[in-house]
Amino acid sequence: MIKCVKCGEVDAIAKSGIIRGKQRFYCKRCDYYFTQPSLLSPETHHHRRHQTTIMDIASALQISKSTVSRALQGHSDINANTRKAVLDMAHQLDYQPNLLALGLAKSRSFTLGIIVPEFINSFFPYIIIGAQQVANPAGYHVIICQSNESLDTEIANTNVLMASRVDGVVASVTAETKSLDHFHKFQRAGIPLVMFNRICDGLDVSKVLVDDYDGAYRGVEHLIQQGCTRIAHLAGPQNLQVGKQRLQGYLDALRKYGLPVYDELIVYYNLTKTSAQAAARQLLELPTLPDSIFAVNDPAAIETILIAKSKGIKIPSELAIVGFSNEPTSALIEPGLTTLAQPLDEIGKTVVQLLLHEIESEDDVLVPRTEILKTQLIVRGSSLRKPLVS
Amino acid sequence: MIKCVKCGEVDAIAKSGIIRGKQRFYCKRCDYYFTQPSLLSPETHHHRRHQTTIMDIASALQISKSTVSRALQGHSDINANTRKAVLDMAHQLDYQPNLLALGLAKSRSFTLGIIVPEFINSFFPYIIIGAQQVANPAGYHVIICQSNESLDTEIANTNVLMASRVDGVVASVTAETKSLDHFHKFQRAGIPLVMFNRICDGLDVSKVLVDDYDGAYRGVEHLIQQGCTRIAHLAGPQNLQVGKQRLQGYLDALRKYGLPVYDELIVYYNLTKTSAQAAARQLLELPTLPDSIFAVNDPAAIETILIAKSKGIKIPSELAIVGFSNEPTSALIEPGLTTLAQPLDEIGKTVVQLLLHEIESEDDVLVPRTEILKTQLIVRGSSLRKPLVS
DNA sequence: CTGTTAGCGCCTTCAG
DNA sequence: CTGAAGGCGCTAACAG
Repeated sequence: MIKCVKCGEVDAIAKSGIIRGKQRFYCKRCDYYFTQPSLLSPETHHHRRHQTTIMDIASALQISKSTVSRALQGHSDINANTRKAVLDMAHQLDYQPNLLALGLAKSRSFTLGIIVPEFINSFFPYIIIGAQQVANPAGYHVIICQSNESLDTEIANTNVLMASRVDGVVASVTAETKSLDHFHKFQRAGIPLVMFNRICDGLDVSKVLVDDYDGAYRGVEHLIQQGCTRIAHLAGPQNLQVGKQRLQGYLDALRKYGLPVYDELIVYYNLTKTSAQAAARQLLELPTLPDSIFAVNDPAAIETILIAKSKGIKIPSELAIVGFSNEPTSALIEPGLTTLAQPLDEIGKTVVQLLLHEIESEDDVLVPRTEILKTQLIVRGSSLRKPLVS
Repeated sequence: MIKCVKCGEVDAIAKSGIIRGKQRFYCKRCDYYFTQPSLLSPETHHHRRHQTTIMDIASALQISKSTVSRALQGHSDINANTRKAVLDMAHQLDYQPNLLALGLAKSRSFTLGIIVPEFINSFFPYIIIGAQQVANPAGYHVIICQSNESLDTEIANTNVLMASRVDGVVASVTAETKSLDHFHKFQRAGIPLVMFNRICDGLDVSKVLVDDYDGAYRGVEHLIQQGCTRIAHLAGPQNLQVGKQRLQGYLDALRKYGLPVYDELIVYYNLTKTSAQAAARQLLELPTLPDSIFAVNDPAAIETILIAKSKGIKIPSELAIVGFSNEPTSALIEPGLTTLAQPLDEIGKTVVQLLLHEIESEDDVLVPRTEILKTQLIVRGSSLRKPLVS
């Protein structure tokens, strides 16, 4: 017994077609169409939304859904008129393919996952933009996951990407990440993975890096050329390659130029702002101040500048500073921060290119590749004690 | 019968381990390793990956997949032992539910879409973080789409979200966006939509905004209290509510305090950096300079500061400046930028709360709600001509 | 060139 | 408490 949803009428009800596999009714008394509320679980019809499917197009055109499917895919074996009719109808009905169904049927989601540790600084956003510029034209969407510098969130993100059945993943880890167990599952499932920028040891995958060692070396060399001799290093976490490589570049530059290495001039921080401030303070409260600081990245260098200024230390005459990454802020602060620019756009593009290569490769055995990109020294006021030698 | 992929040999084939869940073979004749091409669709074996399914768990345990499904969902009608066995096996096999299949079956993706115009400035990232803090605990994932300030990309993003069958969308539009036709499809499909920050007219949806009018008014009032009388406005696009509201707040503050409104002191920009520079230059090259500028946002204010400094104009004595949004950079630049802070985290949380409310509402007719959050005036050096009255 | 059929992984009835 | 069966929307053989 069907009751009108609106007026409660029972007798004047007529059937009126089927929508989404559900019988539709018409109440003659109050002129109202309705579908029978689900008998099975009346309380779960959250939203009665409907997005058009190939079935809608098919029945509108009185053809089979296979034909619609083929027309939509630009299959060659199809009548030009049929195709046109299908495309027109699709447009008219605002058709958008259901990616969930598509992915399920093809066992490919055409989605890439991007895991970054944070996106408050513009470093990773620029990389993501580059990544999208390669992924989108190739027909892939992108799910962006940011881990908030938390290992737990990073692990959760890997699970989300697994569950979303992404076709590939590019990732840069948090400062906390020491083990890469949670990334192994991509490999076990045969999902290609490319790491970039922040990596740690123990994963045999393709990588896109900048030459951190070389950049650090040149940054420190620049300080030496400016006459600095007591050069400190505000170093990054040593579980990350970046941290290690930049420290090594610093050390080698000192050695190369015959400068002593003082342990108290090397302090570490964990990539958080407060930690940067603590580390900077530690350096600037030494009995004998360094005459310059090479910071592992710009945010740390900027905190150092702020603290130095608050202590009345003159930059660059009393303290020269070099950072790493060329954040937009680094050009704004006074004095401008000398730093090593990274080709962010290119990192993003390269990392997705490598990934797509692996995804679309027919080979069973993929040899991981590593791309190393160059950095560029950008000299600004924070380190400029003498005119630049050109 | 296995045939060598390379030479067609049938007899001299040996098994050689399993790669990615697929048997690998070795042809002794031509010394060639290969995996057996998929029998069903030889040309489509893009990747032979396999992620474990409930079926895998079921057959490992010799039970039906329905039981596995129920156990995994924490259904009550299930034997405690069975459940434990299932959960253990799921863990052991690294099971992750297939979100594509789940979404297809339930007609809900448990995914929210976020559309932002850009994420280079930290404004939107902070909002996104707030949004995730509400979405994730509620069991929703988030797809972040950034439109790169391009209308075309924005339209593409709406299509992606439609195709991904997101359960709801929160969006902030680009500076180019004048019509909201591409957002109507969400409404047609019954997908809840909440707009925030950058909105334009013509869409009857829930909104989360800050009190732009009030903020602008107070910013200008502050300048007046500092003794400024010839106050310029570097205004935003007038297709956006923010642009209009902040302009109105500026105008009303002037009127309230009996100051004249000069047309040449109001210039517009389109939210790009170059446009900000052009607008700032226009103001700073007037025959009679303004004594202060209220900029529609911090990036514009910062460009103005840079150009003023390059022209040798003293800030704040010759030119006082007030921005809007409190970007992190605004605290770093010299002098510090006076600005109106927005509660970014709260915006993000509120916008998702409204959205979830609509998604989970049982009502057919939802009355759009508008939440207006307050801004906070942060006074820094760029506007401080007199000691603050406390 | 087109329709039919089976299946992707999961949930959800309906019967035991 | 558990299994069988059907369907979510789409693709891809397989027949005509």
